[in-house]
Amino acid sequence: MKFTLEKKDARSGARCGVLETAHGNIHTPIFMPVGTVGSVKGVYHCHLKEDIGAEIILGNTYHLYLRLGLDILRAAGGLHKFESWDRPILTDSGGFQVFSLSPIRKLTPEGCIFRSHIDGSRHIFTPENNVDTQRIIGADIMMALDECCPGDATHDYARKSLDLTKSWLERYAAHFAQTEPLYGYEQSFFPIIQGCVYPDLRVEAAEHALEYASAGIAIGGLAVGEPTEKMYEMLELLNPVIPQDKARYLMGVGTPANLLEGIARGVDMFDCVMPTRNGRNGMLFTWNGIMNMRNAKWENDFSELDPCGTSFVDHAYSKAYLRHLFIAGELFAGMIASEHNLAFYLDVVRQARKHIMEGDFAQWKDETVKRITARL
RNA sequence: GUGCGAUUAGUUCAGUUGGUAGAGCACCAGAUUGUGGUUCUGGGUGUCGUGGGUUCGAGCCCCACAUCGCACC
Repeated sequence: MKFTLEKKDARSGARCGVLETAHGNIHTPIFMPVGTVGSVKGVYHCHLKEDIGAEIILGNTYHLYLRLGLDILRAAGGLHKFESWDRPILTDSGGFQVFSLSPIRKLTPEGCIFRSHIDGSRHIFTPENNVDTQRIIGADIMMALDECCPGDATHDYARKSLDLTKSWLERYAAHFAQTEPLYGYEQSFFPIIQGCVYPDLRVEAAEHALEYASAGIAIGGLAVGEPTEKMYEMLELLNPVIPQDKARYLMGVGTPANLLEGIARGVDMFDCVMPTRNGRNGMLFTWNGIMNMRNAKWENDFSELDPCGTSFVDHAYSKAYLRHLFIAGELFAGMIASEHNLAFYLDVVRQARKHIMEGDFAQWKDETVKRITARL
């Protein structure tokens, strides 16, 4: 796997690049739709490719391990074949899910002991078995096992948490080097920079993680309760620390405005449940602002969903129709909203790429952030 | 026709010894950041079937009427 920087913006940290994988090239900056359990909820794979323009999607180790199981994944020949997706897949390690979902968890030097949120059964993720599991899934990009430190943690807690993440990373990298891909194509892994909102810890974490980074590196533990300004500060701090030849992945972020601000601070890759989860609950992101489709004001608005939208749903259906579907509790509502939001997110990063290439990204970004954060 | 029961928010219902009304759902808003097809927060939207009566005061007690349900002729 190889990352090539194509262009760097003169007035901001924004960059364009190409990440070459066994399942095709990824043009950065990029947004990666989240497909936790082997599907981007409510969206056909052919729509992801042709209508939305997704170049890579996510899977989740925690959910696939608990819900599907390793035997079936292995028998299926890996996640690509199982879910019929021939472009790249990135899998999260499950460290975040243990932090956000498991009712009981215990972090030990050995690994992370947790109970399933589904049936309460006990499990352990170690760096070693986490590598093995992501090998079985067959992700193009595997994520290191880390502890996602809460945004409001004390320096003392963050210090200890980082030490654990660092030791897990060392073992993860060692085991990765000793194992082979199972399905005949290259897999790569990204280490994760933690350190909460503390500059000294973030820099230390970055320097340590860089020792294990090949094509790319991830920034984790942000957008987990800390103020957005703190997140931007951390990105500004890390931007000069990470070499230009590494792809930078900001995990779990965010709103369309977060994407543009992240790109301006040197981030190349994003993923977030927001376009799909919030979409399923009626929120639409557009170039003209944010709409809550459940609002009564759309009841008699028969104009097309989004005049500026790139998806077919934007022109096939009206605002009043989508509101009706949401109020009626129709599955189709979530499908249309997810399709629209993902198409918009991918359009945002495509437009960002275009403006970086053309050299006017910084100005365009400032104007655009104002526009897309309006409430309609 | 007679007897009994019911009638309170959009809906299903609660409402104490009489002190001008509450809950669930729905509805109206807001939140949601490495997805549990969610979850959380806020908002009561009312001619208490109608008309009289008793009372300082009636959703509640009394009378009549209306409508619905059940039972019996």
